[in-house]
Amino acid sequence: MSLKHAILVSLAERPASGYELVSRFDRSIGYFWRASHQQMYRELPKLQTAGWVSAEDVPQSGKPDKRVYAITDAGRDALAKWLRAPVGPEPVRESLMVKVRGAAVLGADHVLPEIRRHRALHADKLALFRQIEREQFGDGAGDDATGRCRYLALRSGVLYHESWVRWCDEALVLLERV
Amino acid sequence: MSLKHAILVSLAERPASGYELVSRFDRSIGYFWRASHQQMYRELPKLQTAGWVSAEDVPQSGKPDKRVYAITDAGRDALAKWLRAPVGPEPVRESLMVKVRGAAVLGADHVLPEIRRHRALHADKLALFRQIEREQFGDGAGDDATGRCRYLALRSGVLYHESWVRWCDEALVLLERV
DNA sequence: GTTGACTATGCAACAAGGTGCATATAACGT
DNA sequence: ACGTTATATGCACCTTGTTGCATAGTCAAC
Repeated sequence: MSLKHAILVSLAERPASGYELVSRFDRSIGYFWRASHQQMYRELPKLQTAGWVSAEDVPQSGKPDKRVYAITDAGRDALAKWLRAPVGPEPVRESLMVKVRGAAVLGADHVLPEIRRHRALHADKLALFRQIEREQFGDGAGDDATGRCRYLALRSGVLYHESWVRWCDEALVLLERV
Repeated sequence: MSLKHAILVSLAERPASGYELVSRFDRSIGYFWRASHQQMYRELPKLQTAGWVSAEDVPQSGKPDKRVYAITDAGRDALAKWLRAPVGPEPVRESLMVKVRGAAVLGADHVLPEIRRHRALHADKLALFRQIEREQFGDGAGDDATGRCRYLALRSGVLYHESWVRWCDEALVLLERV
């Protein structure tokens, strides 16, 4: 599983406490891999036991103390190994498509509202991503590795939501008049 | 969860034994929802307890006997209710993107082979789907609900793999010369 | 001084999914 | 007789993910 590896990637970028990792997973990296704080706090001790991360208690003033984790050399090795390991594409799992198939039996009107809802959700995300693309990458992907990877992440989001919006449009045309 | 509902959809199309359901999940409907035979045989008694399916033992000659499940009226009601229930898009979970982000730290050369591998996999699937599209839907989606839903399923596959192939191409251009 | 928001960390129970193992009937080829 | 393949059904264990609950420090506002 790759929650472990997603955490390693984030810690390789910069050491962090569990709380901070959760907030990162709520934003940037969370677009590709979700994690609740309960999962996070369960996983970090396991990574420490495996020797992939080290932990240090850091007293704070004005806030509760925190435990900061950092990736170890062994962790970096494990991460590099995982990067090269062949992992199949994530198995597709689309409940909306199951619903469409159900609609073939029970009647298309059951799912039309759902398709419209999904179209709206994807269109919103798409607009947001395109705006970020214009604002931050209007003049290209940039030269440094980090910038390019951020750009590619954004592009994957754009392409993903684009194809969903298009599919919803095709589906609505085909199913609205049956 | 929607394994239950995916099974209901399949049984609404036609009654089947666990074994037959597994083979359906290995082909058509399995493109949207995967299920192992262990999952299937665990789930079917639960559906029966819930009153959503009925079971009948059918003796066979030339093969082991089988237990055939059929959807009940209560099951059809539950399915119709689920079709209308708002369900969010599946949360994105892309280990390849996590790898790309890792590559920003550890070096792009670690993931280039992976991206090429994924491109090949998606391109193969895409070619297959496009061929089916030409052969079976060359003259349009058809008039009946079932045909249109099959066409839409196919279209989602085409759009999905198309956008992946495109992303891989963009990624290779950006990452190959760093 | 109490309430709410933010920071910070965790446990327990349960649901879902994956892996490995186990069993049995029956046809077919060799 | 013997192994192979297809049909047919299941258990046990483990990992992963979700949900609900619990605790505690600090600050600002009221």
